[in-house]
Amino acid sequence: MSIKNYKRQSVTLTDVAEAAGVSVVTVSRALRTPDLVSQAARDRVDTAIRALGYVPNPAAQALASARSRIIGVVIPSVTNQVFADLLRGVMDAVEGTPHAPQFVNTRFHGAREEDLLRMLATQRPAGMIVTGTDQTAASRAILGDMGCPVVQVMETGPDPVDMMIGCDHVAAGRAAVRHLLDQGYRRVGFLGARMDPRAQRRLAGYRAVMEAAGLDDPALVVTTAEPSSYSVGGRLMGDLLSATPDTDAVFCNNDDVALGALFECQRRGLRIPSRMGIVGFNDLDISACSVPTITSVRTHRYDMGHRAVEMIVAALEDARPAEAVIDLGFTLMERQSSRRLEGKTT
Amino acid sequence: MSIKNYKRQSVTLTDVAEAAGVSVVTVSRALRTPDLVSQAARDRVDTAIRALGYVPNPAAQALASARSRIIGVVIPSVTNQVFADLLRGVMDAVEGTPHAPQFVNTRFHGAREEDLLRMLATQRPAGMIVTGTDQTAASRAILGDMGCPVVQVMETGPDPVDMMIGCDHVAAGRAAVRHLLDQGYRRVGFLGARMDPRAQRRLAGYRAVMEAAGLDDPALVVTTAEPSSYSVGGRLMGDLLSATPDTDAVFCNNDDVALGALFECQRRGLRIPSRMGIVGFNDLDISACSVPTITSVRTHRYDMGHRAVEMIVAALEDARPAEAVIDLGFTLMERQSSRRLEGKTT
DNA sequence: TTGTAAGCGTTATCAT
DNA sequence: ATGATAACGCTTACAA
Repeated sequence: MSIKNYKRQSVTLTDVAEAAGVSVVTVSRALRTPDLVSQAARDRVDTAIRALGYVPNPAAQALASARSRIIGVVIPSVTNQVFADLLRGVMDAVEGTPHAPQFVNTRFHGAREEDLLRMLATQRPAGMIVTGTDQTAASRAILGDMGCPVVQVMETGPDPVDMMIGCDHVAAGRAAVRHLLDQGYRRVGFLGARMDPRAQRRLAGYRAVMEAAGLDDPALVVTTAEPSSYSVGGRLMGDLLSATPDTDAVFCNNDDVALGALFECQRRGLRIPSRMGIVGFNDLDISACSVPTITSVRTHRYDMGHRAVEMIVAALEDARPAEAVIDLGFTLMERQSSRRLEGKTT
Repeated sequence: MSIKNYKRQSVTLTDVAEAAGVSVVTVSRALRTPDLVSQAARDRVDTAIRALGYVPNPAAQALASARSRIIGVVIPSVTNQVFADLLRGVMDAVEGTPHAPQFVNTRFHGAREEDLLRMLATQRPAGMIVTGTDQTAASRAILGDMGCPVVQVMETGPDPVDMMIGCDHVAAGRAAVRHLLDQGYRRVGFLGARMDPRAQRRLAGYRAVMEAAGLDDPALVVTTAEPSSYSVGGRLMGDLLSATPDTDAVFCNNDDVALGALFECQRRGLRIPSRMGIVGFNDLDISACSVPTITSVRTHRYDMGHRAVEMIVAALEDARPAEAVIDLGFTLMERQSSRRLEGKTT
């Protein structure tokens, strides 16, 4: 089998037109704007298409129309479960549409994001989904020039490029920390890995509440730029306990870090939640199953991906959502790891 | 901004040709077969390309050459960490190549796989990566007709469509169970969710070893068709303990199930590994961090994705790997959850 | 409602 | 080594 010379398309519009006894334009129209074609013609075209097994050639469509059916999806990481959920939402949502997602990975690197956007721009995508709200000016410009619907996902904020769907990470951080204070914890630490813009905002929420309560103390905050993982979570917990032994609870950047911190506490024989309260973020499956279960902030990543696609499809049909910015909110899932007032322990 | 009429390409081959004072063909050749172009012409073309900021139009390339730069990647699930690792390998590997992966999700459904393959075929992909070795005859036929390199990933087996990279799941199952027997466990159960073809083969490995040891007992095997998850793992463990209370160890389908089983044992106060030994499969990060750490079988999913792309790229350059089938092997990672002989417990 | 004709930007064929 | 020319399969004016 030679790879260079592949047989060309077997059945083309022309073949269908011939079989249906109409011109190619009519076939094309029957496919994309059936309203402009008579019922009779439409039927004959449909019959011919089915009989011949015609399938459109996407490259030809893209070339002629200067529009592909690709939806570009720009995420900072593929390692992370959080982005996996987003991708799943996107993949499920494109089903039944003519669109296909194309995923690219910035690795949290702004310049790389610009390059990837430029690359995607050459494909004239039908729509774009990008993570977060902190694009560089250049990236925003490229997105604006793409001439397609753009949805920023994962968080909400002012000044959308086009549309936006996510949640308020500052508010989520505040809610998590307030919960810990409500449970009677006072020396509440913050454990953070990666510290991307959304993590920074959750930290800001933490700080706001701690300051308002007069409980803030820089020695309670331990972060690292490393990617988050269970092992990093354990190490951060250890570091915090060394630096600030009287810490009585932690709000963790995400559930990976929280679970790692939990394991570290178990290794050290610190009882949870009596000696140490733990709250995570994202509400991964595991947080509801671990022993003890972990309090976390549930976000709606799958829905963000799913609805972002829907927003793009709607916009392409001139039916943009009423609101350009959609806040999907979050839910604090109170579980054993922070429920001190009821006195449960491991 | 109108979405329907988007500006056409600003800089085309023709523009470059004009600027360089050569014909379009020469520019095209300078780009794809530089050896056939004089040094002088090449330099002028390069200069012009840089000056104008020319970027090729993928749709035009695909239409004219009947070949896109897409690599189709067919996986059965996106929920699973295992496939996330594969995707990561693929995404990293295409970097620096002109290729872009297009991921589709069969949801473990053979007919759906056929449809997706037909859809991908219309794009004339540069290469195909498909999961597993159990394609339907129709799927195999479509793949064979695509006229591009095809790599089956995740497992090895006879009769590749074209190329293959993975590991031997029967052997992996045998190794896991032998380890448990070596550690003195005798009533070794099998916990399995989803039970896709690869899980079936691991179960076959389990059975082979148990039968050879004269220890097989159908009451030790508990499986479900549900997708695997921590909670399902917990339930399966509970079911097995109800049915066969003297079970003293379990080989789990994968690490999700293993961790769920571990949590269930903790809830029931069963000491690990003394009362219950646990071995998982896949060696997810968490298995090295949990308390206790979980023995697992490490596979090389990232590498499979990465190398599958490399195999395709090589094949496209007429440099196929010497072996069509590559076995990446596996490694038993012995950890606390099954190390009974040294007497460690949680 | 339907058709004609002219691209879209590139690669392939065949000369030179 | 280079170029003229014809595809590639489809869409989009514009005309009828």
